[in-house]
Amino acid sequence: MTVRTDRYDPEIVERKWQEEWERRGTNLFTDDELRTAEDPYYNLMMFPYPSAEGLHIGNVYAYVGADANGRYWRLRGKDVFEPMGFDAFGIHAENYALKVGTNPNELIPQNIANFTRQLKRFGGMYDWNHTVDTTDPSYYRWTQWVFLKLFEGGLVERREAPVNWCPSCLTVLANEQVIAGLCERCEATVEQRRLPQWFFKITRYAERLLGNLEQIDWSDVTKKAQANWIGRSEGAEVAFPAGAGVIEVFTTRPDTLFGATYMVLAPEHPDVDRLTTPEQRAAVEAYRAEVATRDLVERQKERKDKTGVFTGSFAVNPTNGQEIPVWIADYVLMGYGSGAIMAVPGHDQRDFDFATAFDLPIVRVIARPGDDASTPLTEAYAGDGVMVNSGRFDGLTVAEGKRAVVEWLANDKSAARARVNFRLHDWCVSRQRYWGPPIPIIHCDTCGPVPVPESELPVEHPPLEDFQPDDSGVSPLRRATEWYETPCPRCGRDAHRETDVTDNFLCSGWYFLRYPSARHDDVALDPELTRKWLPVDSYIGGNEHAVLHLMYARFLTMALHDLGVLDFEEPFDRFRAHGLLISGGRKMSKSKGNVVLPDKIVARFGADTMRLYLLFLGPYEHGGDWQDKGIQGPFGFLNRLWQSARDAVDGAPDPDVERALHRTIRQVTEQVPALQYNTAIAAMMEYLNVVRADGRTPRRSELEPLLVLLAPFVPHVAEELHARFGHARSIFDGASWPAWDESKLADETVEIAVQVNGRLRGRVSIAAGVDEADVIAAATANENVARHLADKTLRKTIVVPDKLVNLVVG
RNA sequence: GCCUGGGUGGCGAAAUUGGUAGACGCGCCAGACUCAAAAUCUGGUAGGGGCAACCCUGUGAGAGUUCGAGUCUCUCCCCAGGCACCA
Repeated sequence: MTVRTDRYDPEIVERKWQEEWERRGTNLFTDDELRTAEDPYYNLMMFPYPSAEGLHIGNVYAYVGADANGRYWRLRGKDVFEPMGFDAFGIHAENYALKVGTNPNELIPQNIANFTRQLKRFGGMYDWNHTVDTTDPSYYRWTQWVFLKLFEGGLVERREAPVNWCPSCLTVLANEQVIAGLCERCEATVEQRRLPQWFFKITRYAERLLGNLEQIDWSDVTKKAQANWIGRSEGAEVAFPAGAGVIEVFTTRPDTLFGATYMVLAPEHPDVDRLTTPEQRAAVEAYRAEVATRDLVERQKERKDKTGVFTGSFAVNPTNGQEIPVWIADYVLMGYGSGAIMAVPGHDQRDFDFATAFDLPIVRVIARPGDDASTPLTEAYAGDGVMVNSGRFDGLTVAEGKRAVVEWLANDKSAARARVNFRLHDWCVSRQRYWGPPIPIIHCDTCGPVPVPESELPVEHPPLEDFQPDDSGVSPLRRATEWYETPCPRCGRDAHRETDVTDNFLCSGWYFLRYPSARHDDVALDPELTRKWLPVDSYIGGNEHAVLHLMYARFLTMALHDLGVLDFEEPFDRFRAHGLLISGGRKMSKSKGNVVLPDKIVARFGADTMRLYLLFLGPYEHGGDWQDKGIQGPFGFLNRLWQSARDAVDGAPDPDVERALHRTIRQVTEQVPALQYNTAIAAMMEYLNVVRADGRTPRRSELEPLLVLLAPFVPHVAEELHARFGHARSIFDGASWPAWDESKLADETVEIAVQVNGRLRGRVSIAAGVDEADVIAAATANENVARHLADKTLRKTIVVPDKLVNLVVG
């Protein structure tokens, strides 16, 4: 063995191997290789928006965790496809371009070049042969194609509807982009506007989007967030006769129908005009005007103080024929159910507050044990009980009553039917902005909205000097007159293009489908490649996209499945949300000065150390706290590893070391695919400590398997030391993942904990596997144990083989 | 309010799922090397008591089950995230 005297220099090692991998095409697939791969594994991570600032350490955290997974499976012999791309359309890029006064067309390519440099420098195993850039016409051509597929399938609709308008971004937003009444991007208070917009009918898929959650292997947090967002409620639709028509309401508590003492419509409800009496008109109009000036954020603040106005009209409670007044109030939302409710103040706290404020009758219709029909209510009672004051239904439980009342109303009065309601809204996909794929539709006075023929895709967005959005609700693309005016593809008459662009989440909603086909310009999705590689085997990303990207991606996949494009309906077999990376105990922010810059870390310690530290910080799915000093641990570890390999001598492993090795192999093999990186790394550190214990000289055979175990985390060092041990091929191609041998795991002697009455009193060393009597004999022979046994009677002994003895005395 | 996670040394965290609490790492303390510092190496490090062998206390709080509880059950407190006048 040659003795080398060099020190670990990450800069040199990493440059060398990055160049080498590129030269050899180590991570690249040819089209042919993609088609013939024997054991495909599609390892996906969320592609970044290429910001001007470069990769955020949070992105890096996501990527190195996902890359470790990909490299692990490659070492296990799979053909791992790990592509990367850029999500470069959208308001974020456009706003930044406006701020610095350039065109995103110029800005984005620079940012992408910088991101690519960083991604390569951090040692990701990306297949740069199969990349996507959502702003490239060769990509968004097919984004438009997806739009048209859904359009043809009847899943797209243009309609005038109350939509979320961000007065700062000057565009509409999807429901998912409004967080507590604020724009998720700029935190401006979102207004409600009535505008014609394009919608994807995601609500048609609500039941499937919810139901499939049970079958997919996803992080629990993510599934819960989606279920929450879809918001399924079982109940009934009930018609209350009112004036010449009826008011439809949705209720989850049909058992309380007898207690409905008034009704409330949302102020924007279309029936308000019809139901308002002349005497009440002035008051109703005043109230509606006042509500219109208040935004959603204010409406939420005033939750406790209920406001509202009587319309002057009455409706009939179909259960008991009573006339009940119809009010309007802003605590009823137009956007949920039918925008009208039956108010049951006895059993709904909001209705109770309203009834109290306006002196409306409160009737008990559910009694809990101990109450009777006349027990007064001091607050709404929403719990279980039996029905009272409900005629023939008295005595039924809540659950029985729900069914019975609906059945009765449905059969005898045609006034009700069981119904499931969802919180999920249709996805508003149109944006009145510049930096996105134009919606491929042409408006013709004769033919209506006509899809642009597939052969004419992409509809490229026209170059615009002035792409500043305005408050008109019309996209800046309207200013490109020559582009705007175009003949109708159907009848040839003068027509004009749709000027809205699509939501950025449409670009990112299908990119993973495109990667394998990225080199094919003639087709969106090559059928053979799609069948081979999709659905995605592993997807790792942040949970902030639980109800945005991940919901849309599932919807689009389901829709394309139903349209015959795909033969699967769930896009990601496994999804794992990584945790949040914080710094010094707090969220990273520029103002707090605790932002971690990956380029600086790499320059100082190298990519391997950064990767190792990021994954060692804490459980990957919980996140971790970056502490600047902590990185010294992994850095020191790699230095010791380097020295150990440099000084290693030939020879069989020492038996004690070999035992530790087999345990380490087992632990790493089990924990890496479960993303338990922090403990797997700890195990390898512990193992190296054993290898180097008491200054002993390591054997090469003790280190070679360790290099393979480490390769997913520190690919450059592993590759270099593997080569220095004389291997010509890359560790990722030539080395096989070590196997552990069960027979080599067990110690010959074990240390048994001896408890007396459950308290630890001593430890004894004993040969493994001896029988109980001998264990007890050894235990009682222990001096300290014997002292605790003196003068006592042994009543019971519990023996856990090779681990513990508990002597119960009295 | 509802739904998820969490709460363990000075800090980030482990704990084979009911069996020796604190692995691994940071920090800190002491020592070696050095004119010195850095780096590196060695040892120590939950708290309290004791010269020591040892003893007591200890996983957010309180109760329970058990030979034995960080782990299971019940009640409560706190932190983070999701949803939220959703009928």
